Amino acid sequence: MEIKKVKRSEDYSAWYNNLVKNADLAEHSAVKGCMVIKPYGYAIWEKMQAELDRRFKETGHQNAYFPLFVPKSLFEAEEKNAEGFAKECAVVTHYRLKTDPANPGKLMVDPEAKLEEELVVRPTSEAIIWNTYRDWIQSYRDLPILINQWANVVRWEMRTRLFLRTAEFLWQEGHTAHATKEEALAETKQMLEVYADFAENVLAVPVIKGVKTENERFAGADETYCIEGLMQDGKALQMGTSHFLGQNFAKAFEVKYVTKENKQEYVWATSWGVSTRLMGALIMSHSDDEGLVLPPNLAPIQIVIVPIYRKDEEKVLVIEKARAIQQLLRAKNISVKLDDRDNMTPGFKFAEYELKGVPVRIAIGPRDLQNGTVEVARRDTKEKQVMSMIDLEHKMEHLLTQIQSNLYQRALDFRDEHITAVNSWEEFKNVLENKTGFISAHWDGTGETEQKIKEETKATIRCIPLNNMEEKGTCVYSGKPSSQRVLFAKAY
RNA sequence: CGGGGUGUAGCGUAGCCUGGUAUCGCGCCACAUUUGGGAUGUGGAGGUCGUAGGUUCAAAUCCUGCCACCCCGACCA
Repeated sequence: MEIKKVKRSEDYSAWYNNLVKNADLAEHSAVKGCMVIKPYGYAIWEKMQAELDRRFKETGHQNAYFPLFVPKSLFEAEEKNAEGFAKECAVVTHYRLKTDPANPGKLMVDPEAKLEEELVVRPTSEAIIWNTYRDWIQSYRDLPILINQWANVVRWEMRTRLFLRTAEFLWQEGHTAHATKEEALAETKQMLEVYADFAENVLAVPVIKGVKTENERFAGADETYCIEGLMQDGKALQMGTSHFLGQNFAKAFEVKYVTKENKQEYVWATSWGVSTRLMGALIMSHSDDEGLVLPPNLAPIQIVIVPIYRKDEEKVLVIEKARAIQQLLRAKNISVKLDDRDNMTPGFKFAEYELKGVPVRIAIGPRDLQNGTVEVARRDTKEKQVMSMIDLEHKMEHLLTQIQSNLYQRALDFRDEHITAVNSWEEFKNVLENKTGFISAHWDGTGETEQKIKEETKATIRCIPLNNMEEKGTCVYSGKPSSQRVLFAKAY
């Protein structure tokens, strides 16, 4: 395959698209707006799933599965939710095709097979799930319900981008039911912490935890908490949301429980999700002109061993040693690939594994056999060093840890350098255009101001950070009084 | 939905203006020499030129319709 190289600094969007294709993560499919996730990309997603799933279970959740289709009458029950998603829903109206009498060999929708009630392909599952929870909940003893589902959802977007916004995407959605508001709120915040921990410690992407403004809130939620990341091009990316749904869905679906005191009460709800969009976050946080850069905690291959040899007898010895190293590292639970393909030169392989983001490469040749060494190259810094084979497994364990934290630190430094406090509208526009990143500014708290800023600059309020300090000031746009700064940015 | 673009071998492309049966690179197959940063040589295989129609002796090329996808905007996770 010939690799078309696009520099990150020249055309970020083209660089991103090329990287996704060249690193073999995903490609466009025959269906508009839908992607094929290729095995290497899917392997990374599976590692994300495994890490998240473990955390969900550790916090008491169970997995279940609900239908892809939502009858329209259920979908419209919670009005705000329905309205918010209405314009991007795929709808099933028929259940059968038939051969087209006018067009031999072609099929047509059978007009006889019209559904009595249309089925909405879920853009999110609150409706079908809360309709089910009604039957599951009678008493306070049935609460809480702590369920997560791994699923695909469809949102018919006008414009799509691989991983960041596709018409169909994979995600997990947690849906919990609680007896009290306090408990539901605690759940909402707990899951936000789970997401933040995952983003920072697994993806090595620093995030800001915050609350959305009313304009940006999930349709049907009383409060939306989020984690926001900053990509290398200075644009923000919403990486996960955790919603406090209040009693909105309980009321829409008549989900009540009996308290200890024998009183009927509506149930309190949360929902929370992250999607394959995280793949986009991963790519846009660490990768470079040579290709993908993966944090060791997510890399399907953590270390690749490339053998080097000339003659057959060298090959035998080198491969033998390489296998021994592989065993040694595997015993330490490191995922190691030995690339013994004979029809590629080492140089080709080096480039290929860089493109695929493998964190560490070990090259071993006859010279190393003589000296008892290997050449170790790290993807994040592109440093190479020859090191002794003695205690190699511990050195590699340590190196992987180091790479993980270096990637995080690098992303954190970048992010922190790109949070700029501004106090005037001129400054606001200037920073947004020239420096990019997050802008910390006073805001008068009104949706109108937020809307106007968006229209004039395309920047939105990403969140009101959770650890925000009270600070008196005046709104950067309207000049009205404000009690705290919020974070603005252009976003994906 | 507006604007722009593309559709030619597995991938990336030339040819289209000015019509004559398709160019080049990568990849693929075989053999040999190679292998410490994207190897080299020799030989080979691979094409309904997106689709339907029209003009013409002749269409990848001109005309008309259709389809698909991509990019930029508005919308959105």
